[in-house]
Amino acid sequence: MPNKPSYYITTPIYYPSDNLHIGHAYTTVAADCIARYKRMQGYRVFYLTGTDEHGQKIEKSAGANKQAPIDYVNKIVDNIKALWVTMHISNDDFIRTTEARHEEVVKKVFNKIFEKGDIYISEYEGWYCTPCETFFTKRQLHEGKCPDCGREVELLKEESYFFNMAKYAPRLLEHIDKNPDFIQPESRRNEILNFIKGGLEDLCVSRTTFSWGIPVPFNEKHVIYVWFDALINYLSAIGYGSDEEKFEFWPADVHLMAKDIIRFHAIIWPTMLMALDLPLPKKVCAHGWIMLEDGKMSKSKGNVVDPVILTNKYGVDAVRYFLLKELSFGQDGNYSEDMLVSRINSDLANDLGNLISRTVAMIERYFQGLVPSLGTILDIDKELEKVAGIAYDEAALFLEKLDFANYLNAVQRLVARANKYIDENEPWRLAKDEQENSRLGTVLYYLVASIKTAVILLSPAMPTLIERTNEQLAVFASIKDIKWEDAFPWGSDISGVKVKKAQALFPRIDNSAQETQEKMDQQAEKKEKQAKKAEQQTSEEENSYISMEDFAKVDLRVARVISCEKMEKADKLLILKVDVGGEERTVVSGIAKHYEPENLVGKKVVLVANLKPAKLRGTLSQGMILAASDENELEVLTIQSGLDAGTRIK
RNA sequence: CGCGGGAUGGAGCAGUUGGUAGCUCGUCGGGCUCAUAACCCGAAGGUUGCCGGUUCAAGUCCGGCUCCCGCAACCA
Repeated sequence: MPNKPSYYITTPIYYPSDNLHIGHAYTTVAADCIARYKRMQGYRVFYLTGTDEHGQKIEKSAGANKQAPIDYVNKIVDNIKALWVTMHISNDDFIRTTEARHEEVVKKVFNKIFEKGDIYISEYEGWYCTPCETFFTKRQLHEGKCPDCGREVELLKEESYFFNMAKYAPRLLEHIDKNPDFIQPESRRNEILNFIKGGLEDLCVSRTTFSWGIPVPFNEKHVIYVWFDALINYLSAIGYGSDEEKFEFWPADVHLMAKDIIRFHAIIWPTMLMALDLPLPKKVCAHGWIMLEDGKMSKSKGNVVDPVILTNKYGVDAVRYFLLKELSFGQDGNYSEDMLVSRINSDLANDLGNLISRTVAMIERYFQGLVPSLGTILDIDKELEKVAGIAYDEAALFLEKLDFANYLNAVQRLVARANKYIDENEPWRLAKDEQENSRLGTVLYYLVASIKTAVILLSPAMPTLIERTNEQLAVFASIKDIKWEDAFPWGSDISGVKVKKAQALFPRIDNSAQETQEKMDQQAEKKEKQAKKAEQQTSEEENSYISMEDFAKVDLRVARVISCEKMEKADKLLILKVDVGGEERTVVSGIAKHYEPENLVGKKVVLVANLKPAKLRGTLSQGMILAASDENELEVLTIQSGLDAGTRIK
């Protein structure tokens, strides 16, 4: 076996505090497309993804669910793995930072850098909020108070380990300077350069305020900082320090990610590698975000797009195609279901799907379902072949640059040219003339050849396309191990291949049908959610009840709004003064988006009177006003009758 | 002056080292009938957010301004 060149590509390891959304799917699909392409090119590919499972956030979420962190995380990781299966992600490994193989390497790395002297123990100085058990930097504070609870903070010193990152800054700068492709796209590169030039500080790489993490090997009081832990996955997955043969994949060819975590990958990670005396990854590439019509996707907005639902509805190939085609890779891009539908209809249904459909239909009708043989080749045929060759070259060129939109565009031009070729040759006219039979055969042969090329070139983006095409147009003797160079030049004889018309490859999505479909899906979704909720409730039944005593702890009162004004420099907050039966209270409420201040004055609202006071952007809020809300609407509970302010509610 | 991104025909976007604007969708007109009401041809439509500068020449470089958006902070 000849020594095949290796190719190592990674996605970030995702944080399993919740199920993943379409943005994660985007990164993973993009990396998958490259991985598949490189395999077709004959590379020995290692495609890695996984999960980053430590940290305070996970510990807290798990605690809130009354679960051990590992149990909490296991469930979500299962969902993530299932998602990658439905999206046909071809990862070669899936690493979890809670696995022993990873923990060992992290400890080894920590030790090694420590022994080298680049990790040292010192004192971390910061403002500590005791109730919140959290350190803050001076910048994070709000008017000198805790940004979380508004209480006083104290300047505390805590023993911590630091990584001597600043030491490597000059070397890193030089490396970025000499390797223009190291950080991509260029706008990110400039951002990173500026950031480093602004000065790097040593990085605090251990924590003592929580325990869900990998302990510092020689000091169990400390837990290793999550990012330090997480980044090492790129080494631990390929057997750093244990499997020399596998470790030959290092250095990674590409670390792919969304733009928000570029700093970790372009600054912290390279300096860690320098400390380990390992070569740096060849490329660190950040793509943009997927924006929705109403802004960035977020859980609190309730507008998260679930890739599972989309894939079930439109098919893996279509969804993957859309993601790669519609978004300009380095830039943020928009998403809406309408955009997805129109992309599928125009590119996949009208052009590609229909091209295959009309070709197959003609072969069935004119040649009894067998691809005819070649006759005399005319200039117009050669031109089509030339276009196929261009598509072949350009597709590879753009894929190398991670320019997915232009890659797919290049193939689309071949598909369009083939459709035009049909019109130019008018096979239906040729079919009426015995004499033209050979010519007709040539035209159809060329169409099949073009389709074969297009389908191969598209297969990294659309992993089930070859198989599905082959059901109608059996041009692939085996659908396994198709090579990139099988696409072009046109060599292998395809005449005599059987053809069988079947269901449309990419059915057109008709709007009215789609709407009804959507409604049905939404209903199904709702039912599913309800079922899930019910299930959860039964499983957590014992924990989910509170006693009457517990409820009585909540002191609910009728409160009359005396005055109300918007808080300055805060778009969501209103400051209300309320009368609670003789006592006046100030309450800050996040309802500014839904209520004009003057409309609330005089209203009687429901106040949680014994809630722990908290400072919000500097103003002390003594209580909470009850309101019902979903993503769109919010209504404050009011008392209509003549009941007095201060009346107890129970 | 917290950090960053953007402003290009109706919509969504491209525009490499500066040389009188491209793509997809949509619209309008025509053609064809093999096909998934698809396909093919043609047309209309932009003073490239505003102002100034550099230059023989700027969407592309420089300075200023306006407006959007994301992050951060605030939903007790």
